[in-house]
Amino acid sequence: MTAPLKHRTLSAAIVDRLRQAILAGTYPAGTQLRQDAMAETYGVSRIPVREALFQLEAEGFVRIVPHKGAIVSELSLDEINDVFDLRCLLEPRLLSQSAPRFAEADFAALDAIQARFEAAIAAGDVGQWGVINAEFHMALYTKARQPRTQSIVAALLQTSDRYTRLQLSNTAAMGIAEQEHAELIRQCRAGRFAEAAAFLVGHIEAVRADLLRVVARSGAAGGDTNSRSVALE
Amino acid sequence: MTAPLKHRTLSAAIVDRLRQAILAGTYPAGTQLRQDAMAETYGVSRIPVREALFQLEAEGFVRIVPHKGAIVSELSLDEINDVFDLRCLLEPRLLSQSAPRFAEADFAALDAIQARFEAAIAAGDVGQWGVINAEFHMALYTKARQPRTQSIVAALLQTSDRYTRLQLSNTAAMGIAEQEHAELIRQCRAGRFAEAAAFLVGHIEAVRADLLRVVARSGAAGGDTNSRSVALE
DNA sequence: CTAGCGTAGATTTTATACAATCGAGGAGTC
DNA sequence: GACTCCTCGATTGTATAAAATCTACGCTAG
Repeated sequence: MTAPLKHRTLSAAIVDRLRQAILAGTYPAGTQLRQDAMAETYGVSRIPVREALFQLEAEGFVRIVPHKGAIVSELSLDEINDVFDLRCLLEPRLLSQSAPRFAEADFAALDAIQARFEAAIAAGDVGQWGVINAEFHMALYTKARQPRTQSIVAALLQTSDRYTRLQLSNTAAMGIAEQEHAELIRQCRAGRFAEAAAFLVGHIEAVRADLLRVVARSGAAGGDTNSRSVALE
Repeated sequence: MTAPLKHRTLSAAIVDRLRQAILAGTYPAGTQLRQDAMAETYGVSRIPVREALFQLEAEGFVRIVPHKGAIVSELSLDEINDVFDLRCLLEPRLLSQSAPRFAEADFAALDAIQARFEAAIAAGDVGQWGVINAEFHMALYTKARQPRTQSIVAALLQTSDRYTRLQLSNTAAMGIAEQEHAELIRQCRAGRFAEAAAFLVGHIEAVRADLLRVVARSGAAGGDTNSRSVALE
């Protein structure tokens, strides 16, 4: 199996750990991440920390202001909608090009991920859920010849994960997602690609609707004036 | 005038200089960028160079392999089509949301950019062309509330610039683009937003067609060592 | 009492130095 | 003769330390 825990460089390891920490809410939006503190926390020098922060900035997790530092990005309603709109636009396009090229090995890979997904749900492992979900979606698109779109969607999936974590441990939603993934595999196996693409949009929209429901209930979801941040404190 | 030449940090300056060098073809695709050499060339330490390379990797200009170094990305037909498909998909969407919100100040800004565009064309300043073109497109989308899409399109425009440079000093195409930009402004001023969006797609497709024509005639886009860069159907 | 200026502290940015890693080429062995 | 292993050189990755920059606080002057 691929060993995602093995990193070839310290910076990459810090990227993962910091990202997980942000996803888990250890560093809430607005938190300033001081290089010294991070270096101390993870027992490394400040150089890997710096590089990790830059990487996370490229991924959209933090905002870096020169000479001022890195601040964990705010979550905004505008961005939620933007991200999910983009996913609805791009993912079906990837699937349509990728799915017809699937061989049996690709389906086997999907099944394997699906199995791990079920296991993670059963174990209630919220941290793994988003990771495996992203893995599944990307596996659907491996055969597409759209390298740029693929990397964009990979980033979008990570951002989605961050938002989705707001509704922590929504096991019901996780179960639904798992069933929908299974349905996607079935439709692709049956060669019903257009149907699968449409179903995929529904799947993404369902997640978005779920998320918006939680955000709306949890309080003022970003004023309409500037619609900045989701109040979370 | 805006002062884009002033950078708040060395790393940012190196990013710009390296990017320009790659765009200009000083470092062709496949070139390995050694940190030592870059540091020496620009008279700085290796730290800013490293950070610049990471930034450029996020922008898609180089590919970094741990412990091996940074290699200037290859240009592939797949990516050309992917990038332009994405632009055709995303840019009209931005325009539709942004244009109806334009105030007079926004149109004035567009006119100012347009003027600089004309000047650059008259001066035959190929290096500035892509920069101002990107500035114009992004100015069209300032009023859109789609932060993620905006940053994605900004990156796509830079990549487009890199491809477009292949047909160096195609002044005819530049003139056409300038006229089409003017038409876009007119349509937005007149409030014909749907028409403008459609026209925008035509504008992007025209650039792509022009580019593909040049690529097809000049043989291959990059090194055709492996099938990836010449994959066509 | 308020506004402006200057200084001190903290934090980031950059430089220098050291350690780890990869690839190539040669010696030794089967 | 071909293969394996190992050592060396080159390059990248990391740590430590110095330089530059920003923020905040206090002081002085009006």
